[in-house]
Amino acid sequence: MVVEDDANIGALVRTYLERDGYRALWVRSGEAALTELARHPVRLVVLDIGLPGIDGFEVCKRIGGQVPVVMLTARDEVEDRIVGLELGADDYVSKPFSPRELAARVKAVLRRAADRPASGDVTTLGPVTLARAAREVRAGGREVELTQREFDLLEYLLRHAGQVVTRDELLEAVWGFQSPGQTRTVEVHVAQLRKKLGHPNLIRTVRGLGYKAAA
Amino acid sequence: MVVEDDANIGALVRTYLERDGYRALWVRSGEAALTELARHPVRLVVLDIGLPGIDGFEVCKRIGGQVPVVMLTARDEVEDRIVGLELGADDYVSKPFSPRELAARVKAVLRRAADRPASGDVTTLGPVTLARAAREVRAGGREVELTQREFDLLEYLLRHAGQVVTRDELLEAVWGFQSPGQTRTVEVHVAQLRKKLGHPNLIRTVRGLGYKAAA
DNA sequence: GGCGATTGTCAGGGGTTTGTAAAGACGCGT
DNA sequence: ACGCGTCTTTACAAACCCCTGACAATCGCC
Repeated sequence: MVVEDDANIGALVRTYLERDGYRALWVRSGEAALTELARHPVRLVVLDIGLPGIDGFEVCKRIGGQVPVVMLTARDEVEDRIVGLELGADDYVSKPFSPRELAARVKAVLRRAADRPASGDVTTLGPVTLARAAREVRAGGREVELTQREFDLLEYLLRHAGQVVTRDELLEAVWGFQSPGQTRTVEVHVAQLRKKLGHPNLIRTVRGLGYKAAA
Repeated sequence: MVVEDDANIGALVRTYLERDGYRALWVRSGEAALTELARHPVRLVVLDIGLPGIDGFEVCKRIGGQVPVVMLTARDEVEDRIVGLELGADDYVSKPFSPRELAARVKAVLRRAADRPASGDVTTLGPVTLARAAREVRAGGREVELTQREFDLLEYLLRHAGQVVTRDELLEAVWGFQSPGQTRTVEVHVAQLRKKLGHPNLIRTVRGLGYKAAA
């Protein structure tokens, strides 16, 4: 994925990456990057720092090391580089840059990434990342402690991200209930999740139906 | 051990190594490096060349291949690299570098070093090191005496570090039980391990499921 | 704006899960 | 058979989570 607001540079980078046999998805804003990341399996992000709205640093932070990042910046300042690397970037290219150098670095980072232990079954939606095997959840980069019910509930919601999920469906899937008994349990747990994740908008209530997870 | 006079870089490197589960000792001069090497058991040295006083080359020479060395230099000169490798360095990273690349190289060098005759297969997680062949465990530098069950249990947990391991899984893998019988054996042994290792947080309990080893 | 239905919020009791200490069971070598 | 160390069981205490039920807030609709 290439995140770059300048059309010339974006197209150039995409062209060169595709010439090397990669499939490149080009988005023009940080918001779009986060949305598409949740939607598509992305192996690497080429990330411009100077973006309108959510800037590259913020995007990098939200990615939280889940996907390798190659930073791209107009300035050749050490400060930027250090901040970027601290936020989890894997490599760094200063504008003006040679597209071939960029392609080479992308290749190198992907090769290195292949050595890393496979990051098991991980689901990401917006700022939230859920790792099943480790039973860990991070929101906006920081780890969040969830109880069993909370975790199962979040997993179900993320698995059906973008779709409306009814209370009865949740009761059956997460709680194992058969009868759609009258209980406020679901609401209580959803509220708890919203509070712990710190992004209340992530789980939206669809009045009269249930809930929907969306970035 | 990280030998680096620049505070920013030193802290950065240490942070990334610790994130990978290593314990990092950071010293700022060649003299300190040699002193500390004699005092602590060090598995690997990340060594800056440009040091005041005794420089990196000299330190490398004094180490004499006893401990693996990853060189770190501001310059990207072939000359330095050759000299460094001739002096016994195992790998080489040029500044500016990605800390994650450095961490990856450290890991690779340690893996290679593990293949060398002297050391058996060793697993490390945070402050704890487990040597299978020798059946030895050290925590925070000092050796810990474990019984058979305790050792097997710890080995299984470390082998699955970062993942949640259920009680039944442990009963089957470590005890050879088939039936998920009602027994508090696992808890008792986990408690014993926690006490002996002295780092209660290393084995975390995941309520309703089991345990997870994490640094 | 007002009304009814739906959803959010809060705090506490109850029940389950886990920690811990101590005693019993077992195996092993002498 | 005895002593010793290890493993397992038992019993109890502590921690924790989950649900409940009442009440407040909000929404949709008229």
